[in-house]
Amino acid sequence: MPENEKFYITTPIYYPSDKLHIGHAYCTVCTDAMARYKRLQGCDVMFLTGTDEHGQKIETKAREAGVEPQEFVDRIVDGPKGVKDLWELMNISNDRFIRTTDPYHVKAIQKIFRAMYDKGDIYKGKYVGKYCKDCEAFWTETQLVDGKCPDCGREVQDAEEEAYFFRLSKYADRIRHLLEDTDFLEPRSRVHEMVNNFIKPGLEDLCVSRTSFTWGVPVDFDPGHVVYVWVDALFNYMTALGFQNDQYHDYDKYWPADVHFVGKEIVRFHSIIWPAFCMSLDLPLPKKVYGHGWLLLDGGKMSKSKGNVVDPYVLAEKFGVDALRFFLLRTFPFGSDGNFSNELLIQTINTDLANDLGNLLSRTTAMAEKYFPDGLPADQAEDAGKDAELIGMASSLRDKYEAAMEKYQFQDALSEIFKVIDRANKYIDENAPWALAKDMEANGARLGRVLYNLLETLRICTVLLSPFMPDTAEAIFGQLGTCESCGGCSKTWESAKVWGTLTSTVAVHKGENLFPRIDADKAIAELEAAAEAAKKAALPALEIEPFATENVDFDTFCKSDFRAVKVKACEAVKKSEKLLKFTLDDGTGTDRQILSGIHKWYEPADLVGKTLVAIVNLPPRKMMGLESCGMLLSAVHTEKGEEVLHLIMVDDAIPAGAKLC
RNA sequence: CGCGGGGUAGAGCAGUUCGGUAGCUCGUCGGGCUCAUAACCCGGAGGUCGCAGGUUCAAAUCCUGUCCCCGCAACCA
Repeated sequence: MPENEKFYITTPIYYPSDKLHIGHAYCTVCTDAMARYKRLQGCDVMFLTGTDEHGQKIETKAREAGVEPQEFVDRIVDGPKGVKDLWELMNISNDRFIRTTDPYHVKAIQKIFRAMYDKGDIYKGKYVGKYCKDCEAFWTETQLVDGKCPDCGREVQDAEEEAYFFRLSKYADRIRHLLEDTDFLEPRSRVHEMVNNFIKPGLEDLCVSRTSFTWGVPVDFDPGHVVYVWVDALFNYMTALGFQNDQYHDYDKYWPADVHFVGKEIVRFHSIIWPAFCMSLDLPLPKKVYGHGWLLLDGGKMSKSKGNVVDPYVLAEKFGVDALRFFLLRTFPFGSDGNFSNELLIQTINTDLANDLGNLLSRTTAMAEKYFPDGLPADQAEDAGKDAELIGMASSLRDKYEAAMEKYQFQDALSEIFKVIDRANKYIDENAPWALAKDMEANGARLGRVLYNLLETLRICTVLLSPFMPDTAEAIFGQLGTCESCGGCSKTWESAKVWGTLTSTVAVHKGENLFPRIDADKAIAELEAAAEAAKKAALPALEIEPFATENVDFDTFCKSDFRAVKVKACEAVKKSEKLLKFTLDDGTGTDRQILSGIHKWYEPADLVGKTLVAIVNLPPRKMMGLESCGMLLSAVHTEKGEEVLHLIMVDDAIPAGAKLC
């Protein structure tokens, strides 16, 4: 029995550069379910979540928003519909919430950084990379896009800056052993990924400070340097307990963490860098890191740029928090990726919650109340032949559930519960209580027993469901009449294994339907409309390219030869989505061919006869094997996030070949 | 040969660790019941488990090759 054992569990600290989405909610809900399960078992649980608030991206975003970085993160974390609001809405039972901008954390990080420096594991060196003048940003080779700045697309130059490095290489052997020979990192598939990608090629020392931005924890013995994300963020798991600070005093009690739940993209930091840091300070390592999968949308990643981010607020408000929590935990195997869809969400709610659980509760309580308004009779008649299977399944449920939960297989744990719920629905059919009720004198005792068995089955299932759907579980207990006199004795972990805990003469209170069926077509249409509206609202109505900051000299400008041209023929280029092939009269008497990638906006037939503007002295260029001699001019802007293009069309009175100047 | 994941009934998924009747949800067809949220219960149809080889008495599962999809490759859970 794990009673009175401590259990320390964490989510990652999320990066509040944008609103959180369903993926963050997924991770946090899983952690919450695990924490509640451990509390149910009687463990002394510490459940930590928080936000990682430093770094260049937030500094930049704040500048764009025209506010100080602290104000920017305050808004996203503390503000309306922010991170804390979201967790409250999702009924997250975290014991503590850490922000890396909390003063106690900042001071602790400075001490930790210095301790590692004093030990010789952090040393000063040179960080070589690429620098973008315009963005004032350092990039590594690998971050570049086509050799250019990933933010602005401009050229970058070689540069180096002074930086502190952590001797990660020193711990390579110990880390490899930890990963390969223990079950520190799960699921196992992630181990291969880490070892093959990072350990085998050789661990390089890690850059742990920056001078290129200022929004971070200052290195107190070297002004100008700020601690880079690794040390700042990872140590949150310790500082939140009071490590190197006086804000809290629980480090000895809760460290080491029993498990860190993390997304697969940050497995590397938690399974290689984090244990190395702990080793450096001779501190106990966390017991386990679990890298869960991602929620995919249409088979692909959710991302802001794709505009396919799912908002947990919308779903929770529409379907209920517990239904959403249930869906996330029931549907996706923790550890691998899963495909999110509104259809699947609604189907899961309807099948499991409305048809199976909700309806079982509804028919059971309806009959109990109707046939025995004052409570079940004390005299009940068992029928071992008919009751054994249901009672057996319900009695052995807790052990199966526990086995799955201990492996973080929430999906399997819930699946076991629903096998019992299914069996109970079948049990009603087999015993036909409504038929028994026709002759109460002869069958009243048997009817009482049948209903008791159903209520007791529901009670056990509800105890085990409570970590997943805390509010709903209470509502069900209320309807079942559980613990009206005992003060909670049949809601406990212990009672989930003991058949017959519910008072035999219990009186039920049929209530509202907990999970009404959802009209799928209607709900999906509404969701899509809402998503579309939200997307539109978030986009700027109209955007134009930033103006050039550099002047062009007059001579250079004059070299460009712009002419009015008339479209003699126009056709789409075969096998090309974008290209149109123009045959133009440029006044020379010889046809000019120009290719232009504007099919998205124009049909060829609509352009014949129009008078356009082209620059004619660009060097010819081949596109899709055809030669293009010049370029047609267009006006471009962005409207509601979509690029819009208009060809420059001029008065047809202008003759072909007329020069523009 | 960069690394990893995936390809199983019309759709979405489990099963692959430790080979031995291919399972679940939705949909579909038929039947039952009427306590209940048009729900519940029973039964049927529908799968060469990506493709090709190999090991084996036996392969979705192990081995080899091959095709296709997706993700990652210094920080988006």
